[in-house]
Amino acid sequence: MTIMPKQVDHDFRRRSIASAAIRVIDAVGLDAARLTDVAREGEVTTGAVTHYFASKDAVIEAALAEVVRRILDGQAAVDDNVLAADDLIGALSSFLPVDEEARRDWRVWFAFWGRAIVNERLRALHRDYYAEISRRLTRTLTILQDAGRLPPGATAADVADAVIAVIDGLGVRATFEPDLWPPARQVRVLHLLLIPILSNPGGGETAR
Amino acid sequence: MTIMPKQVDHDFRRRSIASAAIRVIDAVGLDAARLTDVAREGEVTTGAVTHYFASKDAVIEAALAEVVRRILDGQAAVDDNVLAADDLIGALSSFLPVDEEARRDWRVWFAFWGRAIVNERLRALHRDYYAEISRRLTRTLTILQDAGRLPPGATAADVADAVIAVIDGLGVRATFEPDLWPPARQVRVLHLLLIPILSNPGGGETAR
DNA sequence: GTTTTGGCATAATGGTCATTATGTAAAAGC
DNA sequence: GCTTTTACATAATGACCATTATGCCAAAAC
Repeated sequence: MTIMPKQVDHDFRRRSIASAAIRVIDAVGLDAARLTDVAREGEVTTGAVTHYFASKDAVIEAALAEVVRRILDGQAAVDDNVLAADDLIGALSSFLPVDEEARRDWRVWFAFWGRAIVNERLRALHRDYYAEISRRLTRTLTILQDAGRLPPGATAADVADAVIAVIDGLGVRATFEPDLWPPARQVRVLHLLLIPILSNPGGGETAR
Repeated sequence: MTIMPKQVDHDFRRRSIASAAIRVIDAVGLDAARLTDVAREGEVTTGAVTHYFASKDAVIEAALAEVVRRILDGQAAVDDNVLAADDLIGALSSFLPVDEEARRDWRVWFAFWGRAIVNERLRALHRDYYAEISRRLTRTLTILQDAGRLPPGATAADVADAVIAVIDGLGVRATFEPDLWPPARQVRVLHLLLIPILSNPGGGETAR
């Protein structure tokens, strides 16, 4: 930390620009997002953007990393309360796109999928993200499994990935068709799918 | 059909170019796909492309329409065999990205999601597609419901959309992480999630 | 076989950005 | 207070590509 001139929180500025990029991406789409838009949204100039990022791809990559970071932070908060409240499905429902803010996160998340297909670095980020969220959920479910509350014959990992798949699948529909998927319906279908695999022999009803 | 010069199957050429666009989109991504690439892939020139489509957006839209058409054709074939074979889940597994060809369809399908967020016409196509597939599946499930084989208290529409969500969710993971999701695992998790809601009181095990 | 017209190839144009280059202010060190 | 170095702003460059323009060719009609 022995830098000489003009102290600036380098990391903070990068994050700030990445956040601006997220807002722009949500507004106009990933490929229509221009660096000048990002700069304006972040209340800086393109000079600042290029100063902090080597290329446009780097900006996009940072934006995805920021999105992932936020989602994982959210999950961490949820995880902490899951076992205590004994309401796993209720906690999981907080990931669904039930309000405009959550829908925005989902939209941006989707925007990256198309790129991740052809961009190796984004694909790696995507992979790492799912690996991490799957790992965490598997750990939580292992505790349930030890209590005999998972379907016999299913591994905790399979159940965790099944849960993730359900949330992703519902997230897609609800994000694109919010009027067909009011929060109540999202939660209803979530319960329909998850009650059978998350509240088996041993324990009582997990929710409702 | 009283056209004078040079008879050409207009519709066939459009589809041919749309198919070329699909291949290009899979190879390089939606936004990196150039019209010259599409032309080369379709073994025509850009002149032909612009002759058949008013703009690049029109080409992309036609490509999405072609993808949707293919998927729906696939579903129609499946639907016909579902009730006869009494193996709904087995039939549904044919939608999963279990081989490279299916993964390609899924990849291209994902590529459009990012655009559908900000492009009204693509969003409408996306919506219509899901409406149609949901409608068909609901119809099939209504028959099962009448036979008392759906969970009591669940509507056929909810079960249908739950099934679609599961397939979408598994599709995402398996497409991006094929090595973590060999076909056997996809099918296993599909059964884990669907057996409880598709083979309830009345009938026997639906698959396995 | 001549004319007509759509089907398309080829080439030209122009707009849109990402990137690069250059300049400036301001803070830190001495 | 002078120098140095970073942090940016502003302006210039240039590549890339969709779109447009032009023209040719081939088949149909007569």
